[in-house]
Amino acid sequence: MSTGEAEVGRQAWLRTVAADVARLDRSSSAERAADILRRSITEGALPPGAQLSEVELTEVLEVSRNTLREAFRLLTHEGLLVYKLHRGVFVPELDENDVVDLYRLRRVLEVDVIRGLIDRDPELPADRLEPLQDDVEAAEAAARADRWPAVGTANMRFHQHLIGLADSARMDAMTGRLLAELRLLFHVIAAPRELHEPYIARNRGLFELLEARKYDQAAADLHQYLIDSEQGILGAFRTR
Amino acid sequence: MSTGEAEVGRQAWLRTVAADVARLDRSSSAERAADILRRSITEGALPPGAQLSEVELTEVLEVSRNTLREAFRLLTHEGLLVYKLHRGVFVPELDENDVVDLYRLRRVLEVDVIRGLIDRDPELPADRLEPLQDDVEAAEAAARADRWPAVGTANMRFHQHLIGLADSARMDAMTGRLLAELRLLFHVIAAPRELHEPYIARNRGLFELLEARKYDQAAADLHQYLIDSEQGILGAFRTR
DNA sequence: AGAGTAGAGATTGTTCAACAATCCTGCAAG
DNA sequence: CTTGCAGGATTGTTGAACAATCTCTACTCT
Repeated sequence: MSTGEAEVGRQAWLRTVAADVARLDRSSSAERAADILRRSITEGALPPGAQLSEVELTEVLEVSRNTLREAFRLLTHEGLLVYKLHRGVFVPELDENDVVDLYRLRRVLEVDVIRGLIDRDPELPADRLEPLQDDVEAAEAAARADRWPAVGTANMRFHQHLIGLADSARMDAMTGRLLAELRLLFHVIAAPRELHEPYIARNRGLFELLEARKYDQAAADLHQYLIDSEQGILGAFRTR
Repeated sequence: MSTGEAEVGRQAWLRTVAADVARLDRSSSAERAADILRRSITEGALPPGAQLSEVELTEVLEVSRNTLREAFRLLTHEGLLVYKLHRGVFVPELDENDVVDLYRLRRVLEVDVIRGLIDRDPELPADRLEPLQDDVEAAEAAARADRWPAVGTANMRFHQHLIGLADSARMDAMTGRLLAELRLLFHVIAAPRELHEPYIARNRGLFELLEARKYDQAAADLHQYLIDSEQGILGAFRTR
C-alpha cells in the first residue's frame, strides 16, 4: 500500500516539475515579448483599434524586429491582434456579432463539459474542484476590496478551470482564446462592477452544485448564466 | 421596390468582391510557404515525426530563414507542426488520446450546428446547402474513380461546409484546425478505402435529411456517425 | 564491457542592416 | 467633389553574422 501511495505522490510531483520545466523552457525572447504585450492588451493599456508600431516596440521591448514579429504572430493566433498586410498589427475591435459568436461557443463547450461529467463521475477525484473553489474565493475577496478588474480575472479563471475538468488539451486552448477575446470586450464597457458583480455568487452556486454532483442542474444553471452574461454585455454595448 | 432589390444585389456583389480581395491579399511570402508545407503535410509527403530542417527548406521554398520561421509559426498554430525549443519543428505524432479529444470536439460542434438550425430555419436560404451537395457528389465521383484520398478530402470539405452553416467565424477556424489534425491521423492508417468508403453514403443521407429540414434526425444521425468514425480510426490505430 | 564525460559539429535562436513593396498624406488638376 | 500623383513613412523580406543549445562521437575511468 505505502509503495502505491508513494508512487502516486511521485507521479504528482513529476507532473508539477514537468510543468515548471515547460514554463522555463518556454522562455524564448518572442514568447517573453508576447507575454508583456498580452498583459498590456488584456489589461486595457492597448485599447481596441490601437496600432502597434514595429520600430516603437522594438525599442520598448528591447528585441529585434524579427523577434517582435514572431511575438505578433503568437498573439494573432490568440485573437488578441490582427494583421493587415502592409499596414501593420492592430488590437481588434470586436462588435456585437462577435459577442454573440463568442457566447455561442462558450455555451456549447462549457455546458458540454459539465454534461460530460455525468458519465465519468466516479473517476473524478474530489480535489479536481479545488481550483474552482480558489477562484470563487479570490473573486469574493477582490470584490470586498473593490478591485473589480481582479474580480473579472478571477471569474475568467473559474471558467478556464471549469473547462479544465474535461481533460481536453484542445478545449483548454480554445477556451483560452475565447476568454482572451472576451477581455477585449470588457474594456469598451465603462462599469466593471455592474459587469462582474452578479457572477460572483453565481459562480459559487455553480461550484456548490458541482460539489454536490448535481450535474444536470449545474448544466442548466450554467446555460442560463451564459445567456444572462451575454445579454448584459450586449446591453452595455448598445448604451455606450 | 426596385431600388430595394438593386440594393440587395449590390450588397451581395460587394461581399463576393470582398472575398476575392481577401484571397489576393493573403499572398505574403510566409503564407505562400505555409500553403506549400500545409499541402505536403496533409497529403502525407511529410509523415508524422518528421523534422523540418530550416536550411534545407529555405533552399526548396526559396525564402529566407526568417520568413520560413514565420511560416512555421503559422502552421504551429494550426496544429500541423510542433516546436521544440532549440531542437526544431516536427510534424506531430498524434495518438489515441488525440483521436478521442478531436472527436469529442467534433461531436460537440457539429451536432450543435445542426441543432442550431432548428431555430433559424426560415432565414436559411435553400442554396446554403449547395456546397454540401457538391461535396457529396465529389466524393461519389472520386470513389468511382478509385481515388480514395480524394474521397477523404471531399468528406472533410463536407464537414467544413456543414460547420459553415452556423455563420460563426470562430467555429470555422476551429474546425479547420480540427480537420487538419485529423488528416495527420489518416496517414498512419494503411487502408484509405476502408477508412473513407462508409461515409460517402452517410454524408448523402445527412445532406438529404438537412434538405428535408429534419434537423433532429440529422443531429442524431451525425452523432452516431461521428462515434462510428472515431471507433473506426481507433480500431485501425490498434491493429497497425 | 559499460557508464559517464568532454568536446566538436550541427542546428536553432536572435540580432542587425539593408532594400523592396506597399500604404498613407497632402496637394494640385480636372 | 473626385482623380491622379509625389514623397515620406511603415511594413515585408532578405542575407549574414553571432550566441545558445543540442547531438553525437570518442575518450576516460572503473
